[in-house]
Amino acid sequence: MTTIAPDIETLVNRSDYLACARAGRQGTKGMMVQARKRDDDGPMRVGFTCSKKVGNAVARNRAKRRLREVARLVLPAHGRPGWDYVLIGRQGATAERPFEELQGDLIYALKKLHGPDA
RNA sequence: GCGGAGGGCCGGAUGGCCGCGUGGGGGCGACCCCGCGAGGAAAGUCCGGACUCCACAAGGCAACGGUGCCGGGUAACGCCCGGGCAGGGAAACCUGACGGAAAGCGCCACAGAGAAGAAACCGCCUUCGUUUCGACGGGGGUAAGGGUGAAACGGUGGGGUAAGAGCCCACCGGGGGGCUGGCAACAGCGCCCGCAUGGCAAGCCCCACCGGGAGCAAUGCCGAAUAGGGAUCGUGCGCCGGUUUGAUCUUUCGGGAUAUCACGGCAGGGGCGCCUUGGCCCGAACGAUCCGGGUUGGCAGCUGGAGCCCGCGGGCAACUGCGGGCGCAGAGGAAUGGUCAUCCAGAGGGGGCGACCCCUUGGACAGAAUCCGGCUUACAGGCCCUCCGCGCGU
RNA sequence: UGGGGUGUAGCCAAGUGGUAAGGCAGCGGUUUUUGGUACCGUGUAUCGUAGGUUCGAAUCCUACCACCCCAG
Repeated sequence: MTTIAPDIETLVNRSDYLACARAGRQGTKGMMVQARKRDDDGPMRVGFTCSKKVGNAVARNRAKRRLREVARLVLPAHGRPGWDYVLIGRQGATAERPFEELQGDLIYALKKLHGPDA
């Protein structure tokens, strides 16, 4: 699997994705973010996904690559260990939105998901 | 120059910074350095193979599926090349499931008289009878005309006839057989036959040829855990030899025995529809059905292949022989991304007589998943070659 | 990645060469004070798309499109 950054693992199992979907989500213009706080002291984990609605294989892979790049730049500073994050691509926007705004989207979503105690 | 036809190719480029996958090297290590890193369709999964498993091979029969003018190319093909025939186009050229309908069966709705060894509805001709002299009815002849239909049993013209008819003649069409050319499909040229014998085979079918099934999520190895499975049914535990230094038993030591084992042979059982032959497995097992438990790891398969490029030779060509050179993605929920700059095409706007300059915008279809050969489908824009027609100039 | 299947009216669907059944839903009536029920009538189909075979195609053939299912 592709390495995002040191100390960040990638989600592989379907069950982990489903658990995140149940826990909490925050939508933005560029992406949908789901996050879950696990009850252990493991590392930060992150996963990427796109539905077929996004487009053909080229469009889906492109969306996932941009999300991966955003995660690489943002998560080490704004993410927290012991949490799982799932970034979901959106039709059109994930591929077309200016990159800096995409980063802003993720920072905003993380702030919302971590809660007011942060 | 304009319009058209065919074929081939490209499919943004370069560099910086931050990242990703992989191979190699260095370092105790954090890490560092170097190399490589999507396509012409990687796509659809429509054909053909390689490879692996079902243990396998050969032949025949049957079934099922596919292909379908001829010849060649190829590992193979439903692909490609060349040729023939038919259709289209003024031409270059394009298109074609293009074997068989007197082997057989089936179907041809509606309309129509009649739809496949024909058929008199209206007509036409002739004859008999009746007659109100308009015609009506019966018998016979007739497929030229009308009408129906997608299709009506050769066509046109002339002769002929009571009216007609290949009844006769000319031309066209058709069938049969011959000669010549060609490997062949087929073509050309005489001869004979007046010639009833539709259409559909992408209906069944016949003929020729080809084909066993499943698929890299195939398959093999290592490791962990658990189970070291259970139930029911079916078949079946057979025969002969077993040499006497194979084993065992027995003995009067000459030998004897086969209940038993090894071994050998024959039967039996097992697998793909069947059969034959070879061959394999089983023999306390095999097969079938059902129930239950487990599977998230690692490695191999995994990229060097019917490979690509160049030269010479053979061939009209597809393609191929020889020689030389190259090393060209290998992930495993899946690597090629982000950003900036300059240039290259494209679009829009402004300035200038113009070459050109400035600003903005913006990059087709699409992402390897075991690997090859094809087909099909998608594709912004651009480049090159050959050919046809028209126009102009010389 | 590989294998298999299905597309007919708004929905469920029958139809295997000759002008596409049926039911639900809809619409308009009758009955009812009204609604429901019941009864009568009625509309709606590029048969997934494009070619081809045939006189004629939902049906036969070819290519394409969409959707669904199964394999570790």
